[in-house]
Amino acid sequence: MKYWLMKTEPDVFSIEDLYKKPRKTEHWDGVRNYQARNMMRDEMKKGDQVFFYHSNCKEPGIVGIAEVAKEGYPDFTANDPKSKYYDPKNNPDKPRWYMVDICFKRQFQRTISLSELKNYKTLTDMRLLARGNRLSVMPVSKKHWDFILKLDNKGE
DNA sequence: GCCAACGTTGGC
DNA sequence: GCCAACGTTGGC
Repeated sequence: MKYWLMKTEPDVFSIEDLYKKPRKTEHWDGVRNYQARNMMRDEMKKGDQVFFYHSNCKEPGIVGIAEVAKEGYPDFTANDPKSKYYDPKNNPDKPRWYMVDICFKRQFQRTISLSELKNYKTLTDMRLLARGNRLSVMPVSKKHWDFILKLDNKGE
């Protein structure tokens, strides 16, 4: 089993929104970056665990855990001219963009903020903290995953 | 709202 | 294939 981190802007789609979905599950549409696409299409497997990260907001940070509920399949919003994720260059017969389904597992007691994460030596090599990082889907090592889980349990 | 960092596009 | 211009991300 692998571990991941997925970013989302809470104004657009928050962890509360995921919780409210039928079966607490939603498809992760709108990723238009090839690196992130490749991970969703090729590497994310059912049952993989996902840190749910809120970005571009008052307190950016990890807010909870979700699970991969469905493995990579074509992102249909790329074919929909009405969607803001519409990609006119996408050929529906040869889909360019992929997504996975994500299922809510739990919300943390608190937001484990980006600024807090930066304080821990264990996490200095975390992808999320790399300079200029802009990937919206990224792998998380087991070491980092376990460390961050303990932060939540401590509830600092 | 600013701006650094980065990805993509397109001319050559 | 290079690289300048442009658009987007995302922290602050």
